[in-house]
Amino acid sequence: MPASRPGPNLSRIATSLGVSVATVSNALSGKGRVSGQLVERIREHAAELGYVPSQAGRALRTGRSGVLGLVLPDIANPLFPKIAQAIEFAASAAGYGVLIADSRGDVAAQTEAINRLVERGVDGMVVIPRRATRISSAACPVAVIDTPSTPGNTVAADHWQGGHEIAGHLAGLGHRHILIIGNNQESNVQNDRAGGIRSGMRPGMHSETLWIDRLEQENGSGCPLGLAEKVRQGFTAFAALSDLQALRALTELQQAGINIPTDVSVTGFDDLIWSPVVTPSLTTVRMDMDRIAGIAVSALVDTIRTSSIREGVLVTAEIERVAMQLIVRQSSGPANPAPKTSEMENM
Amino acid sequence: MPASRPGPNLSRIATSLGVSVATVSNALSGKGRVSGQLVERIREHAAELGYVPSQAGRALRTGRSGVLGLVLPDIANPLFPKIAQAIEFAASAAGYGVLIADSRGDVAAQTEAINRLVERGVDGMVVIPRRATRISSAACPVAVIDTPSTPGNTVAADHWQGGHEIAGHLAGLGHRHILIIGNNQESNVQNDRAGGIRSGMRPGMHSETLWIDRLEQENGSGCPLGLAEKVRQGFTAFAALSDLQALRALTELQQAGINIPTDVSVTGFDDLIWSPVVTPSLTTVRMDMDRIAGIAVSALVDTIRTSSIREGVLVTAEIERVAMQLIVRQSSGPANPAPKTSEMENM
DNA sequence: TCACTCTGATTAATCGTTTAATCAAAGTGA
DNA sequence: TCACTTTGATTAAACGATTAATCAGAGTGA
Repeated sequence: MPASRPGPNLSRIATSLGVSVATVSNALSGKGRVSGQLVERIREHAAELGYVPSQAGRALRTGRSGVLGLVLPDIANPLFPKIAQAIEFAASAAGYGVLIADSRGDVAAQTEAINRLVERGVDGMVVIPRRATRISSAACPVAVIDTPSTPGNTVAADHWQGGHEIAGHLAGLGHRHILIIGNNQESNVQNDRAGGIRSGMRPGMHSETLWIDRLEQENGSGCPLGLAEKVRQGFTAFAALSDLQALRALTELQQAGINIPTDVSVTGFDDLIWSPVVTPSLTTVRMDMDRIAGIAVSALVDTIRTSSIREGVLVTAEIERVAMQLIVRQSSGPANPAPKTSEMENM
Repeated sequence: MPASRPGPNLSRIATSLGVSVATVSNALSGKGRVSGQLVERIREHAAELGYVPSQAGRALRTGRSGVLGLVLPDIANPLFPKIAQAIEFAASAAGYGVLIADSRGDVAAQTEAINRLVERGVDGMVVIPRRATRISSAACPVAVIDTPSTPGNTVAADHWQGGHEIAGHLAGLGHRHILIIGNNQESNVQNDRAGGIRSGMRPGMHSETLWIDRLEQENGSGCPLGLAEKVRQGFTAFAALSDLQALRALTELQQAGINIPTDVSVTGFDDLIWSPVVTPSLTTVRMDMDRIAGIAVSALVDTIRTSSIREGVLVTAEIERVAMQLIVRQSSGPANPAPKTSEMENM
């Protein structure tokens, strides 16, 4: 006994109006040849009955599920809420649902998550890849959101340019010695951000990069970063490659009695939820996730519509990099003209 | 021209083995009467061909989509990654996919998001309601994760008990004047947490509650909370109702030159991603999201399996509250015996 | 009047799976 | 041997939507 859905279906509407199901289908989809008058009557009656097309029936017939997959291999990423929200919004506007798949960390699990989505019959998927993993083409179109320098990337924030903005901002405030604080050297995103910062530095400026995960491998997770020492060495600006690391730097410096922004400046990336409300509020650079998601989803949907067969394609979009926007808040200020010591003056 | 899926289907397996599709279906599902020998042969051949059942076909026939909806009316919630991860994991283990729906904030959008999910044919859904909204029963079973005191709640962390733990911890450290910092007085969760803290205080202790959104309505979003003044008034412990507010308090106090934990203590709720890495690391209380999600999903799935009709039921679970766990870190310490002033000594 | 096109509808097949109903053959007990 | 159950398989009918193919009738031009 097939469980009958509660709502009306095409044939109920059809018999109720004395026409055939095909006509009803055509009228509602606007595809076949139906007189305007009848279209009107059918539409009205369908609305009256609260007709909702069965996704299952449609999917079975058309081979399209109307669902996109969203793969977030690093779901603990604090950017996740924004990403998921933006993707869901864009997909929903295009008439698609969003099925999520998380692969807790490792790469094998990422592949497995992708397979789960394919088995559920998604028409395409958006993947935010973990670090430098390659997407072995799945059995459906795939849009990748990573960073423009990654091969196969569909669309992403211009992390490099974001770094450039940060560097320009700090240079303009008179900072000469910048400590870049990143988490993971394998990350394409973080590398681009760091590269952008370095490329934006003016002559006479100097930078050094601190990778946290390397430090933690030696000293244990959550270890101090030794930033007070860096201040003594003459660094006046700490440019973190994510707001999470910026926050870590900010609190460590504050705890050491170093005032921000009068003694040193701290900047981040991403404009995460806490950035506006910490004291001092965080100068950072924001990506236009709505725009990125919009581009990714519409490129994906276009590909789905045109590629008649269900094949594994890497989707490309016309715009593949979206500018990041500098948000100046209180954590950055003029470089302190009298650094506590000046070990670097001769560099 | 119906787009034929790439993979093999039941009938391909059937003809290839010279049996009927029904037999193949029975063999794979273990339902009908098929000889053990044939079952073995069919299973082998199916695996060999890489057979993946069509969700669409199955959904159409059974009326079940094998998909659960996840409604997060407040998707910007920093807890979201953990929740989504846990729900997806539990659902996936039970053979279900997870379709997300976000309703950016307002309540009408929440209803709309729920409808979207129903239209997509979800078999049931998990709702983390926004504040005090009631779930007008949808056309499918609904599990609610909020707080045990909310009517209709399926399962949730025992926020009250979590507050109790915090209060006990602070009392043990000798704190007598506690400032509770919450965001929104309408939130059932925050109210329970605050109630738990108050109920856990020992005789002679005193608390006051600061609601941030009320303060921000007057002074603008992101305004200072005036915590230095509170320290002067004699408060030695700041118990935030979420790590986000704890972080806000922590940085504001640090910026004012108040040392944590030697001068005052700060505690939070939720153990969010930054809590272990800020300086000082945050004492907080953690909810067992995996357990909660597991209970919610299995209760939901049970209800789906038993309720033959697609009806709107509020799911109940045997265990409806899951204990929270106190995580003691560096942001809490013994009460400073010599508060800067002592306006409260006569309270 | 005939051949032809155009319009507005219907018929019927199909997507892939599940499952109730049926059936043939074999086994069982009297 | 006959009636009856059990076993192991098949048949066929759904589920709900889409769409190619068909068809009746009206209009049209020669």
